Amino acid sequence: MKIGELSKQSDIPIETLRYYEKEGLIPSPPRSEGGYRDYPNTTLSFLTFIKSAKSVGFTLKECRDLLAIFVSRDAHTCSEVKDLSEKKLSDLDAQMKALATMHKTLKAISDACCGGDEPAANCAILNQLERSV
Amino acid sequence: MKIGELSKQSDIPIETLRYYEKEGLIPSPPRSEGGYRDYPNTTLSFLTFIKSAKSVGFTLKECRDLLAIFVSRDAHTCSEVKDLSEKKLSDLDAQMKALATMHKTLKAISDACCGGDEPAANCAILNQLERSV
DNA sequence: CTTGACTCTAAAGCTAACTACAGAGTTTAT
DNA sequence: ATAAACTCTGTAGTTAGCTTTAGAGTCAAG
Repeated sequence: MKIGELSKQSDIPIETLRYYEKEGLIPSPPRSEGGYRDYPNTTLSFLTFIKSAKSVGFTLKECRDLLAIFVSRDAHTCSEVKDLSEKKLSDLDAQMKALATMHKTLKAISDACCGGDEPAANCAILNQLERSV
Repeated sequence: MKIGELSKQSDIPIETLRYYEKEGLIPSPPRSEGGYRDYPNTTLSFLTFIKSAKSVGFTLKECRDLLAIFVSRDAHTCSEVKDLSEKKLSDLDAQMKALATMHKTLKAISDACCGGDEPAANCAILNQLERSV
């Protein structure tokens, strides 16, 4: 399968596919006479894997690590995989907490502002930001 | 006040202060004979303002816009300020929702894995990522 | 045979928010 | 007077994950 076809089937831009190869996420495929990449079908699975992993918050580097485990599953353990999962779950949790704190703080500040058409000379939001929040 | 002193009082690195100036967040201060920046006290308030705004999720560009309103408060309205606030609140909300979705999905996948020392040949996490999640 | 579609590589550009560096000049302390 | 500390400018590097560009080569259809 040539790169254009793989791009269509995976719904990933051609440039991104070459980038993934350069970054070691997908293996370098064999080349045709003319030097064109000729992908095996397995690459499509790898791309699905990457998209899934990305969609639950793994970075590309983490995808690469997970994929490395995936391709030699027998040499790795469930606990290894689950550890990575749980680490990511706690990352996500921390990010959510940080956002929730920001939201709560900003909501309190925002609620104190009338939001009307009067000049912002005494705007509660500006007043609050001027102090430390 | 020279830049080193401002840096200490604001707890912002010197390089960052020069960067903020270049980005138009803080006004260019007058210079001394020798060409050193000589900051007025108001700059410290601006920096507090920026730190507050950053801490509730505003980007530097947004901080710059807010600060522009702040310095000419009389020419702006509360509704302008509140609109920016509420826009940011909904941004934060969207980000939290996205993270929550990722977390929920990953949690479900992760929980299906035994996490034991057996080989990952049939690891539920890997199996699930291989399909679309 | 030639036109158009496809692919190749290497390098640079993009966003965000800094951070680091080189080389020169200024100020302060002893 | 001189060494140490401070500041200056301009440029480049950092992270993440791509995207764009330039210029050249390959392939398929009419």
